[in-house]
Amino acid sequence: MTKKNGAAADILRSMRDRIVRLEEEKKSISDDIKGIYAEAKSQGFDAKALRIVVKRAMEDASAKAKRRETEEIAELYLASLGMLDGTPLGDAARERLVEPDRDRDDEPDDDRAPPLPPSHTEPEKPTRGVLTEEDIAAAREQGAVDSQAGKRIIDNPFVAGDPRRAAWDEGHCRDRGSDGMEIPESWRRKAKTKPADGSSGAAE
Amino acid sequence: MTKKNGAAADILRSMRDRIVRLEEEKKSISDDIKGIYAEAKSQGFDAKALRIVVKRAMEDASAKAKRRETEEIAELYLASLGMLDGTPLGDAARERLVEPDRDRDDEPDDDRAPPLPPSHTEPEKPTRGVLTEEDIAAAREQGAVDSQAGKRIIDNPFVAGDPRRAAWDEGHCRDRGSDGMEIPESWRRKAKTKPADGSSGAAE
Amino acid sequence: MTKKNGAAADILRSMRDRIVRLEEEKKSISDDIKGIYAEAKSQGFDAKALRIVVKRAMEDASAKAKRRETEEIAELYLASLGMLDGTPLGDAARERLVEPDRDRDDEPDDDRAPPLPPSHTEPEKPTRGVLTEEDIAAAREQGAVDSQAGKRIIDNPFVAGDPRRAAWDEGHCRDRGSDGMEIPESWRRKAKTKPADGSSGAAE
Amino acid sequence: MTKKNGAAADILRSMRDRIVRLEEEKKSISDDIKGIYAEAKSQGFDAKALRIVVKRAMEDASAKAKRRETEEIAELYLASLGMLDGTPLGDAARERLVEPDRDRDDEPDDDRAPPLPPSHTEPEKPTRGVLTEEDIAAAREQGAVDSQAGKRIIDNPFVAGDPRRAAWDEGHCRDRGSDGMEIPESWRRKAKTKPADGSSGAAE
DNA sequence: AATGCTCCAGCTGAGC
DNA sequence: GCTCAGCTGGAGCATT
Repeated sequence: MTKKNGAAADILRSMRDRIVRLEEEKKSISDDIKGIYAEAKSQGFDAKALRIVVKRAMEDASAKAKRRETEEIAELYLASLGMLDGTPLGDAARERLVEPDRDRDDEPDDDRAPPLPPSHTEPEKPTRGVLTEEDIAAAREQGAVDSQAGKRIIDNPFVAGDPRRAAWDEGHCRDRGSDGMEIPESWRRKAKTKPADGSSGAAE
Repeated sequence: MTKKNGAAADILRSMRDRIVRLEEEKKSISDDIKGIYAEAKSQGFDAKALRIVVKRAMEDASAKAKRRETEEIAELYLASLGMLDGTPLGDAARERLVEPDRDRDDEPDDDRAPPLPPSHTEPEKPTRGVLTEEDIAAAREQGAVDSQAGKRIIDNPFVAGDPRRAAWDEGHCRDRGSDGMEIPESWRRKAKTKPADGSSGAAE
Repeated sequence: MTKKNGAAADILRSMRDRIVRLEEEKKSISDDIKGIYAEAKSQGFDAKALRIVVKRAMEDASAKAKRRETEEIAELYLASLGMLDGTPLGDAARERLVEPDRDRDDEPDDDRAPPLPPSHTEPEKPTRGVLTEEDIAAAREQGAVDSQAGKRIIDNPFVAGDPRRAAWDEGHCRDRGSDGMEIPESWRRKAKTKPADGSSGAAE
Repeated sequence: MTKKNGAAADILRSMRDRIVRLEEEKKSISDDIKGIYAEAKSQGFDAKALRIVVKRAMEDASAKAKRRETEEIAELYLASLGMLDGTPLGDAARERLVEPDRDRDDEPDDDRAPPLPPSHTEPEKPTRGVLTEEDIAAAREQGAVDSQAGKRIIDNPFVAGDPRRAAWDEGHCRDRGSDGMEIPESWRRKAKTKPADGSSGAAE
């Protein structure tokens, strides 16, 4: 007798039960995942770092591109505000700053200081451990000076691992950041959704 | 010398500092709020319940109406699935179920049992403590029978506090729930954004 | 040649892949669930209400008890602050307020007005539609007066559906709320985690 | 008359009102912050990147150290799994990998290939644009070979901006990653909360 | 072990 | 129609 009742209630009951069932399966899987993280942790892996790895592994191409772009812009902002604190710009961020300059190369650059010869841009030897705060500050100023001299961000003379590398980056970015002009193109997010022309494949 | 640099960087710095400042103020306020909850707890109040009170106090009229509507529909669903477990329908949910019935009154109800005289609908005395499971089940069946007899949900004969009240509600809702028909109007959300006709003002 | 490398990297890879696999399964299930909600919505059910139903269905006994307790206390708080706005107390909340009174009954209640005979507590007829704001306010005052006269919250003379019912509740709770005393027991969360003695079965 | 009621209710009301007031202030501040982000966006800044900047600016020293450590370890994991996809290791991650090697230098390294002379480690010229996938793969193999030859991660011969730089890192990290040994120290989180002495790492 | 806080992702509602 | 910001809910982490 209790079963003669409404079709709507039966549908509702069916939906409820299906969802509950699926939620339970989901919870079971979540527990499995949690167990793997626990196992990793017990073996000495860093669970939080592993989470980052997993997240990266699950990113599709567009999500990856979007994340990278945000990170690059953030690096530029941090550099221009002197907040890199020791972490030099990543390569991708350097690329961002260089690419617009390429466009500039296509135009007559009469009104700009000609790029200095990269001769003395050879990497300086990493004089590890003996660097003072003054050295760091000097590198920062050097970055600003080099920027005004037309040096590009990729001309950073300090090799990876040298603390002066980040400082030079900071000085360079601080000098850029639009000298009275508009916000630099490199500070902006690229065109919304278009990968532009076919040559973008190389950039990826 | 460091200050001649870009306008963009200066704007950025200003924004960063303004936001940081505001975030700090916000954090300070959050801490104050947290402190009040802690104080309440230490005095014996239930912090979680207090949170509900605060949330209600901050609801505007439309948010309140929306929440109430959702709760009512959820109650109807729960009742029709026999999941009320002891909590009878709220008044608003009863109202929902009664209003469509009014429309029904406008139509000829020849094919339905005439509404039984409400004589024996007088509240039964709450025989507290001596109710057995059989009594509860009987009340549930009674609700279904009364529903078929044309009784309305507001004709629940059991007074508040009587465990049979919820059971009768369940029986009634279980019998309804569209006997082969469509989903009842009372199970649906009212017109999305329109308050419908002017009479809705009274409901508010 | 690429496979001779570290055991640690292999373990890491394995963990990453297992997690990614499980996350994908989880996402698949989440999508299924989402689909059911969408289906429900398209059939006219209220998805948000259905979510509540599902949540209730997945609650275990202790979670349910905890939720109910919080809701009850919140109702009491709302009532005592005059925020019930039309929603009368639920039965469970009434129970909360009555039980402590039972303890009181064990004690001599000389210093309190004796419970008035429930004779005139018979449910008043629900005079629907003709109630004015004055009637509501009168019911509120009546609740306060009845409270002082020793009436219990379950003696609310207004039947479900009567707007005065909530008002009477408010008046009653407003009068209670510890007249200079400590916070009432009914306002507190019951014993933390222990279901205490066997009598808890009744509460369930 | 309404004011004679319970002290508890008054306290509750006071708390409710204080919290509501503070919540409103908080909301006001949140709106201000939101406005700044909107302003930034309208001026061409990337709001999401700005959020990162703000977050960094609000980090205290310990939070910063913790974040950096997690990022470094994640980079090592990514490198060892070949997931760097174009982003070379950051300097800090290189440092992590070098420091343990220093310990190794303290030990007799008879069973290891003697460090090749760094002569041919001079930065290769960034032959931009003409690199093929084969070149990248070759750099990756080179990294593995160099690793076995005793080269350190900081001996990466490719300059910043060279796509082969990341590949070499990957090859190097892939070769490391514990050749049958335990998880390398550099893969682990340093001592939890105590900077303490070096022995604490073993306890974890 | 249980609790509370904080963070993040996923969902919902607007808006172009 | 799709995107995007806001928000709520859940999950992880630290703490007691």
